[in-house]
Amino acid sequence: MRISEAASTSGLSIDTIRYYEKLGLLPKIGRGSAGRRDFSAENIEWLVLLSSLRETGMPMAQMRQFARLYQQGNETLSQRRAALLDHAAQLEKRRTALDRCAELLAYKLKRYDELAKGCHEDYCRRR
Amino acid sequence: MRISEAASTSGLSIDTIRYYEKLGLLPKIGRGSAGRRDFSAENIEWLVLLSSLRETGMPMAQMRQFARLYQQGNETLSQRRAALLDHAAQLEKRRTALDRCAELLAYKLKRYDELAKGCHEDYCRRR
DNA sequence: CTCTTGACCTAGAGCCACTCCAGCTCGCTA
DNA sequence: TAGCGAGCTGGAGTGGCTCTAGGTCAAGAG
Repeated sequence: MRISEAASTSGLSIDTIRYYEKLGLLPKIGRGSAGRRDFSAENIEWLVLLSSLRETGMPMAQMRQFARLYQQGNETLSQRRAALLDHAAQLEKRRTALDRCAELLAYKLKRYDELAKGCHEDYCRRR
Repeated sequence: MRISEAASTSGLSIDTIRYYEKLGLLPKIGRGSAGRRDFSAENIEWLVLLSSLRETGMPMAQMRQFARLYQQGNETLSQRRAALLDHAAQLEKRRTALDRCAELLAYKLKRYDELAKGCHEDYCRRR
């Protein structure tokens, strides 16, 4: 798979994929004709995972740690499992923050509506 | 209210509050003895709102726009209302991303467990 | 009444995670 | 065989903080 396909499938940008490769977050990527990257199905799956970890706020340092474990093979399954469980817990926290914000927005919107109504009444009263 | 209290109440760091002030995201903040910032209840409420907008991913440019509207007073209520509604829609998208990631994690965890079990069986079979 | 402590101040440098750019090489098709 | 588009590299630029250096000031301890 070409890098452009890898990007559109994973949701990462082409630049970000190259950046991640430079940082060592990706395993060795094969090269095809003219030195172009050629992503395997496993590569893509890994990009998808990285992408959604990053999108949901996993810090880079943790991603690097996780990538190191991945590159060490099946020995590290239980540690990777633990890392994913840990991140799942973070997701819960983020969801809570989202909910709190949604609540705050709902409150503000209600208040705006009341204010607007108030202004309208003032306006009517003035006439 | 002192800046440290403003920070702990809003969830922003002291540095971030000063940074936001420099950018013009805050209205004029009063100064007390020795030139120290003194935040009013309204200031705090505004910080709390900014904080949760930022925490849930509103980009800086939009925050600046929103702050400008806020500083123009009640004329701009309906525009601010629209901005908040818009952000509420963004929250929904983020929630979806979170959910998809949680799903992916659940799938990966299951697969890890199966792999681990497989290894265990291999191990038993080998003995 | 001086000394120390600690919260706050400003200006500016540093950092992280991208993102963009210049200038290049290929492989294709007209 | 000339032009186009996708990809390559190294390096500069950006957004949003975060940290540091080098100060001021107020209040409590001695």
